[in-house]
Amino acid sequence: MASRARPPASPPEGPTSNRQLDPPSLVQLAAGAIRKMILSGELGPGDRLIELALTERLGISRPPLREAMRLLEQEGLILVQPRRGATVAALTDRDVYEILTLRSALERTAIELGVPVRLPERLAACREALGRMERSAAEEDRAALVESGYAFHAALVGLAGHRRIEDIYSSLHRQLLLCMARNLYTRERYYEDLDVHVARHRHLLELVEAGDPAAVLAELAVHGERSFSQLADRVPRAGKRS
Amino acid sequence: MASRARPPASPPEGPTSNRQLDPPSLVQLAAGAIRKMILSGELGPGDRLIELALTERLGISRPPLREAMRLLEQEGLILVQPRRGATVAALTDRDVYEILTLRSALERTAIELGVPVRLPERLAACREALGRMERSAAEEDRAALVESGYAFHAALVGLAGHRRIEDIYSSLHRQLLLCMARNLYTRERYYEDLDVHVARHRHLLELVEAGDPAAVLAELAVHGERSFSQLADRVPRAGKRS
DNA sequence: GTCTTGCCTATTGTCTACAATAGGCATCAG
DNA sequence: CTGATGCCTATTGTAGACAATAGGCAAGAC
Repeated sequence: MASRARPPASPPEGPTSNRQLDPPSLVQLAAGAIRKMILSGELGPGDRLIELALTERLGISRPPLREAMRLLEQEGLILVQPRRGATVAALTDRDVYEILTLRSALERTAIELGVPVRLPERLAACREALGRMERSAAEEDRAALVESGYAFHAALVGLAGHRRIEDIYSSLHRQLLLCMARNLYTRERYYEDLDVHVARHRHLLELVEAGDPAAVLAELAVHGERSFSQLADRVPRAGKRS
Repeated sequence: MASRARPPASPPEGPTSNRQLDPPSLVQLAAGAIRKMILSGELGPGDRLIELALTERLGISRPPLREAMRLLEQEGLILVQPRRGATVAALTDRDVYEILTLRSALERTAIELGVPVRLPERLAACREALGRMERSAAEEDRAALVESGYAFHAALVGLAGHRRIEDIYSSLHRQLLLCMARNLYTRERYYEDLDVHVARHRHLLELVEAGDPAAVLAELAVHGERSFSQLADRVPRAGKRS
C-alpha cells in the first residue's frame, strides 16, 4: 500500500528537471539505442522488433527492454500490437500531415504565450541557435544547417517555458526524423538559398525581440509555408481517409 | 482457430485501430486501476507508489506493474524519479496553466482543421454528446453535465480526425481530473445556470454545422473564458517561475 | 486439387529471485 | 548537546525462467 503519511521527501520543484545528472537506467539507454537504430535507418519502417534479439544485441534483459519499448511507443516511433509484437512505425501521409499540423500549432501557441519574452536567457538561447545557423550556412554545411534550424525553432518554442509543449514538440521532431529516414520527407529539397534561409530566421528573431506576437505569427505562417507546401499537397483533404 | 475472424495480415495500418476487442493485458488493467485510484482521490498528490505494495493490491507481479507506471508517467499522472520511486503528480499552478493553455490550443487547432466537417458521423457524435448534456441539465445532474460537457468538447476535437491531437487532449483531460481530485480546480464553481451552459454549447454546434471555423473559434474563446477566468488569475504572468 | 484442421515453433506475457542503491537511524566524537 | 559517520533496512533495478498465445506448416478429408 502506498504510504500517504510520508510527505514528499524531495521537493518535486523545478520547472526543468535535470535528470541528466542521474546515472541513466538501462531503460533510458535501451530507448536511446533503439531510437538511434530507427532514426539511422538501421531499422526500417515495418520491421519487427523481436525482444529476444534486441536483448542480445544490447546486452540487457527483457524487462528494461520492454519498458524502453513502452516509451518508444508513446513517442510514436514504434507500434506495439498487443500480442503480435512491435514494429517500427510506418508513417502514412496522414501521419505526416498530423505531425506537421500539430507541430505548427504548438509553435504558434508557444509564440503567443511567450513572445513578450521576460527571461533574457531564453532569448539568448534563440540567438545562440541562430549563430549556429549562420556558421553552418557560411560553411555550406547543409546537414548542420538543418540541425541548427531545428534547434532554433526549438528555442523559439522554449520561449514560453511551457514544458508540456516542449516535450510534445521534441517528440514530433523525432517522428519527423523518422520520415526523413524513410525519404518520404524528401531530403533533396533542403533549402534553395542558404543565406535567404538564415535571413528569414534572423528576421523572425528580430520580431520576437521586438515583442510583437502577431508579427511573429504572420512571419511564421509564411516561413513555414515553404516547408509545408509539398507535404500539404499530399493531404489536400484532411480526414478523408478515416 | 479457423472460427476466428482473420485479421488482415498484409496492411498493418489502420486509421482507427480497434484495440478494444483484444483481451486487455495486465499492463492495461493495472494502468486503469491505478488511474482510478489516483483520480478517485484514494491516492493523493505526493503519495508514494510502492511497487511491492501495488503488486499485492492488484494481484500481479512487478514487471507489468512497472510498465503500467511508465504509461502513467507519460500521461502526466505520476512522477517517476530514477531511483527514488514514483509519486502521484502534485500539480503546481504552473502545471494547471500549462494544461489549460495547451488544451485550448488543441481545441482551436482541431476546429481549424476540421470544421468544414466532411464526415457526417463526426457531427453525429457531437450531437449525441449535446443530447446527453441536455438530458443531464434537465435532470439537474451536475456531475453528469460536467461529464457530458467533456464528451462534447472531445467530440468537437474529434472533428479533425487528428489522432495525435485527440490522444494528447484526453491525456490533458485526465490531468485536469487530477486537479479536481485535488480540489485545486474548485468543484463548487460548476455552472451558474445549467440551461445557459447547454445553450452555449448548442450555439457552438450550430456554428460548426454552419461550417464557419472563425465563428466557432470566436465563440470558443468567449466560451472558454469563463472556465479559465479564475485559473488564469492564478498565473497572471506566465513563465515567471522558471 | 483445394480446403479444412490439427500440431508446432517462435514470440510475447508474466512471475520469482537476486543485486544495487537511497534514505533513515543509531552511535560516537567533539 | 550537536554534528558527522557508519550500518541497516526498505525499495527499486535487473536478470533468468516459465506459461500462454499467434501464426505457419503439413497432413488429411472432400
